[in-house]
Amino acid sequence: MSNEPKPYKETLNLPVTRFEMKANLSDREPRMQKRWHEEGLYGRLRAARAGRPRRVLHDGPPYANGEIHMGTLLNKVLKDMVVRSLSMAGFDSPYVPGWDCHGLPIEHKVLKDLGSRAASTSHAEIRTLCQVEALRWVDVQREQFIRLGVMGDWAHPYLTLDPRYEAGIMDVLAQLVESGYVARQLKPIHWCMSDRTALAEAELEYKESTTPSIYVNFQMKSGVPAGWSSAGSPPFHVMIWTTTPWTLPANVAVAVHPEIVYCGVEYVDPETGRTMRTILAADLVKQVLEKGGVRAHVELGRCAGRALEHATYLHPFIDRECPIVLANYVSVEDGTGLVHTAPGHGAEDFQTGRAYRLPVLSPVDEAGRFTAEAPDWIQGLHVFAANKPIIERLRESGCLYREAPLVHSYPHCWRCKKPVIFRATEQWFILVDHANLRERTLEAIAAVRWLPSWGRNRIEAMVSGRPDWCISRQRAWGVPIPALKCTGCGEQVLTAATVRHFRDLFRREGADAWFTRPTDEILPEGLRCPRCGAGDFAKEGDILDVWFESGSSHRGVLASEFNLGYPAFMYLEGSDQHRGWFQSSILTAVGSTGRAPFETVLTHGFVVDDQGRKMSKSLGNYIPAETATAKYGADVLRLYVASMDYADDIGMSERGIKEASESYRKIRNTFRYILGNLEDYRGFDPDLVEPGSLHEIDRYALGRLNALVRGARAAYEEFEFYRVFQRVYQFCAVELSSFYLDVLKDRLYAESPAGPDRRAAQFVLAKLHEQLTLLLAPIIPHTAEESWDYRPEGSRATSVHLATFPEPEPAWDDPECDARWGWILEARGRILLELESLRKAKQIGSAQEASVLIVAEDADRFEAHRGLLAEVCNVAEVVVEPGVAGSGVAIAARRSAHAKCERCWNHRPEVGASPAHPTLCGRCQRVLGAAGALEP
RNA sequence: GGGCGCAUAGCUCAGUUGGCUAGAGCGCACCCCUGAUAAGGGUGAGGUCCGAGGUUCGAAUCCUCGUGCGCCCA
Repeated sequence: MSNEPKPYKETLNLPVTRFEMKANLSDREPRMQKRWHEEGLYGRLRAARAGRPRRVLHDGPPYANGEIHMGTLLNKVLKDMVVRSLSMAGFDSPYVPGWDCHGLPIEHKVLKDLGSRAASTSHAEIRTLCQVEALRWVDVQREQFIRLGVMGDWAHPYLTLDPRYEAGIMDVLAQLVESGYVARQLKPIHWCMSDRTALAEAELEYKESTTPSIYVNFQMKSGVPAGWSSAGSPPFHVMIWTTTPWTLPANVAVAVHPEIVYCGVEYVDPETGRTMRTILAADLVKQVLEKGGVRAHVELGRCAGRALEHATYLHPFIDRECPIVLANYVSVEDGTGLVHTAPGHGAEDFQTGRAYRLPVLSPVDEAGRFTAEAPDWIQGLHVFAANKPIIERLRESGCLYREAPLVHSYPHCWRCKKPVIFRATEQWFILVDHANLRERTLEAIAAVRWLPSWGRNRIEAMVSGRPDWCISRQRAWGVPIPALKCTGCGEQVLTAATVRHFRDLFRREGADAWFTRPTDEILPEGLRCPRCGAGDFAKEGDILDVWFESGSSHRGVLASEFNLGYPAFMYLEGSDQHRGWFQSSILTAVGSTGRAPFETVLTHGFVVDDQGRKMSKSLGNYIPAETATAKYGADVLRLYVASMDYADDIGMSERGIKEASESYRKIRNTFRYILGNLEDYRGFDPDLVEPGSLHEIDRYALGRLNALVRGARAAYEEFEFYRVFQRVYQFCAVELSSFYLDVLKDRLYAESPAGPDRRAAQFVLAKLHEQLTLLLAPIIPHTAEESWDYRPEGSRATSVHLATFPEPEPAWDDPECDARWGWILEARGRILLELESLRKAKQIGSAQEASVLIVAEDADRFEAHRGLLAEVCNVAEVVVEPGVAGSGVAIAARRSAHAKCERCWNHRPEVGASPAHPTLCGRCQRVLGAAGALEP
């Protein structure tokens, strides 16, 4: 035997694994995704879950326009975590992603690209360009979603431009028509008189423009508040203000605010010299009278606007008695506090008109000229040219109080740059109150589970208050409303039968057929006008509101083509969709099937920055999703998303992502360490580990794992991923890294490689590895799969994503053990404090150099577990002495007097006792002796 | 302006039906280890529970009114 120091390090079982510390996700994840694709993982999961209870999350289609952003990422990742966790809970949970492909933004983009050629391009050509544009973005977004690790049937998504989907829309429309929900009504829309076309809000450009601004007195007919006037006094008026005198022929009401205080005043008109009595908002009396040059006035009374409801006045130049109505949008910002109301020429006016069942007048043709419905003295005049004669007429009749030009923001056509008007046109509506659709929808809402629960209040309020749904749009890029106009009598023909006829046509040829095929080729055979009996028709040009399209997905996707089942288990979108998709879906579903298309609706908040402000490029707090994914990796972003309670808005920032990266590294390192100690456990039969060989701390760890599994599964059931994250992460950091794994080092490194003590530890490590990997698989699927590849048991061919969540092992529950650990951990905490002060005093470095003395009145308890206490504190030894009664527990620590074992670094009394191996402790001599390593 | 929400350490979250000195992890600071090493361990400092009233013996928690932020309307 030589005197050379023994290379004892070589005899330790130090961790070894190829599971790398460096994640390098930007490289590793795409390779993993490629592998999943090649292995057909999604299809294999479908096969594996075939026959299991089905829970379908139905994808709300994102708009196929532009790159995905953090909001899209949040939404898709949450959906993926839901779907994956359902699958791992044993459900058959297919995921068919979809895209919303029609609509104005794409059409707008195409028209802009066409520039001046747009006007000479046919609808059919525009539609082709739109389709190319939409499909291009579908491809881009699909790649980005796949890059995020979202699992689904990416080869067969649903597209709203798919003929089968279009047929589904028509099917829903046919049923709604059949039940009488669909009707034609007048509605004011933005109209360009130069291009003779309807414009959407997005097609307006607001520019400064000069218009007339007039104050007009309408003479009251009835309803002047009691006591304001007496016999023989001049008649009362109501004074309104408008910048569009040309809309006065369509005036049918004056709106006041129910809460605003109004004032009856008498003044002398400086121009006519007449004594006038009129009503104004009290707050505006001074201002308005000053503008008109009135020096003095007398107040005749005051009342709230509410008191004026149902009073009437006479139209200034048409034989018409009109009511005063209430509206909450009336303000005292400007004007008089009384608002001229023409439902045919304004959006708010239209709403008010609906509430009071006022007629919608719009005596203006496509070119902006007054029609025969207008007074004869303005017929044929362009509306703007009619301002002057109207003002003159008012002046002559003494109704005009004041006139002045006004410069203000006014909408103009984005194409021809000319000012636009509101003009009432016939549109298609879903009548929300027909056949109690509103009430039945509210009943259906009550039967749905809304998460969070306030979602129900939100959508209930919206459905309760919503007006009829205008489903027609005067655009090119969408699914046509297959209405036929009788060329004989002008009747619009849209029946369940004709819609179903076109449904079948669209299914065969796509909705393009409506635009490309001559009318007579696609007409239903033998169609006659139900009104005049003629057989000659023209196709109408309106398309459906895209909300109707996406809102019909329950038919085209759930109930038919994709065989997913109706209704869906869950819809999951941002909380803006209470007004959008959730509502359009439930309205069309209740109208056509009588029930909600979803059982549960889960909503998430919006992505904001770390100060709670909305994320926008202009604020400079915008984080591009694609860049972030490339830089940090999908699993890091997914972990980030999972760490936050999505019910509220979620704040994202570069710093936040970095913190998520730290969390990710901790988890990854925990896996790496565990795997490093399992390398030689691979292929070992865990059944060979006798339960009795498990140490006390092993049983404790298994109990903690059980608790984790229960907690995490419960959190998954509630879709509370942040609770999963909190539990799993803190388990890794606290229970494992800083405690169990740290304590285990001595046994793992220094005991015999295949001895029962080390095997017992490895048994626990393997369980920890397996169950942690499973619990994290829905959140960080790439890393979980990578980890799964290294698991000691089983075949590598099986993906973790085909597996199910672990079940708690009842055998691992041990209340007695838990109770014991309560005081052991408490004592450990106190011992660690003592060690820290020793360390501060430069007495020790590592805990292994310390010896602990416990003086306790109930010394037996500590004496019985002093070995365990030494183990969990990683100290040289724990000595227990009985204390006097009432002294409690006193703990002291000092530097151990024992020598350090050169192999395991523990300080033990027997080190040096063996002349043959003076630097080894007894345990290490035993271990090395058994291995034959101590033979000369 | 209206409806629906949210607000607890720097960050992410706990905190039963009101009841110990408001907790955890991360981060941070300091220390230790160098056999998880671009790792690991320990200790510690951080809070006007958004604000102001109110109810109560007692309020992060219940009520009222505000402030800020978000979504949806107007």
